[in-house]
Amino acid sequence: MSQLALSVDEGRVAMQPAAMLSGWARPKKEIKLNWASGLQAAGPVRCFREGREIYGAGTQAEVFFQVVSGVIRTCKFLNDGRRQISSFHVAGDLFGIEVGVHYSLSAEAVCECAVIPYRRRELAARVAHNDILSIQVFTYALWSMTRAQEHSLLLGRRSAVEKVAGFLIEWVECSPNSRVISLEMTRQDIGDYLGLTLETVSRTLGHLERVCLIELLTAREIRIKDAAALRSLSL
Amino acid sequence: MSQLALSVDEGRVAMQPAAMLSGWARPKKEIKLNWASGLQAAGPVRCFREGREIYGAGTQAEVFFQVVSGVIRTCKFLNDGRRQISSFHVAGDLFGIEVGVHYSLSAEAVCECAVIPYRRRELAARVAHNDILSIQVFTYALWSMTRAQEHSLLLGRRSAVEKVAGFLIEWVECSPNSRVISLEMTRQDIGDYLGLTLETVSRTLGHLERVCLIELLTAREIRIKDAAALRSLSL
DNA sequence: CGTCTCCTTGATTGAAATCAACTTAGGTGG
DNA sequence: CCACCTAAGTTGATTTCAATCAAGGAGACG
Repeated sequence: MSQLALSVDEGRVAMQPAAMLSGWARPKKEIKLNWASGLQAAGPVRCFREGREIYGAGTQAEVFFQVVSGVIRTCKFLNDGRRQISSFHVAGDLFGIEVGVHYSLSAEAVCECAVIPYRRRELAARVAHNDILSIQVFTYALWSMTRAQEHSLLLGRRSAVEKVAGFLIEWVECSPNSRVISLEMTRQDIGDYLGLTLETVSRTLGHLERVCLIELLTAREIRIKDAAALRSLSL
Repeated sequence: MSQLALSVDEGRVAMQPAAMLSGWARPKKEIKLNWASGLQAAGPVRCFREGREIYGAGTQAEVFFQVVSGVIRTCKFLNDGRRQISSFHVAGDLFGIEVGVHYSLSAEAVCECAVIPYRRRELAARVAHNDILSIQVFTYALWSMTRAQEHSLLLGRRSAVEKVAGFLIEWVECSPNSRVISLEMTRQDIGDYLGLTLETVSRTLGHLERVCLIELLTAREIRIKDAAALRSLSL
């Protein structure tokens, strides 16, 4: 599992700090796995079964994590049970880095997954010591912020079709195969991410299939038939 | 205008970097003004009239800004004119810090306002030099990320009443007077921030007034009559 | 005093939520 | 291996909340 990190191009991490902050190094799939490199893991890789909680919102945020494999969702609940998924995290992503003492979101395993824990205090010390790591994590924080803003645009001003198209495009981009994407999450998860009900997600996927933009191989396997059209829907 | 910064308790900025990252120093109004302290301004304070664009999405992001006075909105447009306001920025807030080469949002003056420009390259250099500044800006980025996530929850899973109540509570918190808040923005702005139409915002405010939670002194001056009830609506 | 922008209010429409079956796919154990 | 069970997904009918369309009203400013 942790060999995964070794397959990544190590060269990339050598880029100049100033260059990264100046924007020449927008985080990409290839460098994601290096974001916590050089940091001492706070323990062995931890594995979680589908549906298990990794941490709960409001608990002490003493460690943060990097995904090795699988998919994690970070989400929040309203007291009547409504849920909003803030983001899905895949191999290489960091999650659980907080500004406050407590986690502001809960994290749960969407499917079988493995994560590496890191101590927040160690990160704090390293950031105070001017090394490449601080730039990487800072870049990551800014990148997450940009993503959160884009997600707001999606949630606030788009129709169901546009939301679902946007979701698919997002997954095409982090999928090894650009023709067929396999979703690890349920319709409910997708709905809670997009601010829709599971029925609407299902209907909308059906609609996109009928107009020949996608093909549902199985419920969780989707073939992208017209990426350009999807992209223009998602704007 | 820039005297504003002097009224802030300078002691706060002396806190230990590690302490901030560990979450004991969640950014508050009182320390906001120090976030860019120690950085050399890239020029004189710039003033903008109501409605003026400070920068446009997609242009080169060579400087970022700190608000001295007034209110700024950062927003994005869809090609059919729909707009999503990502956030409003008030005195002390930083905006325009980007991970990419270009601004991902546009920034516009909601009302007459003054901002200080800073060079992004200087920030990059300073972050690479381990000083207090990097911790402050890093903390700011994480804080913005948390806010963006909370905004997503608002946009995705709440009714019109809950959205408007949440908006009011947000402004009570950054208002000098906790009983009466004065809004600098139009109903359209509020709608674009909450993912509602201006008519719905107006109707919802009318509704909140009818149930005695608020009182509309003028269209832009709102007296909060029952903050607790509003807060419980906004959850 | 007229004009413009912002705000409010009303009537109607429409997209997505809700409620409700029904189907499919996986997993378990007889 | 098949029957059963359950969770996930699809599809249909109906309702609801907010959008849209439309008309007036209030304030600011020359």
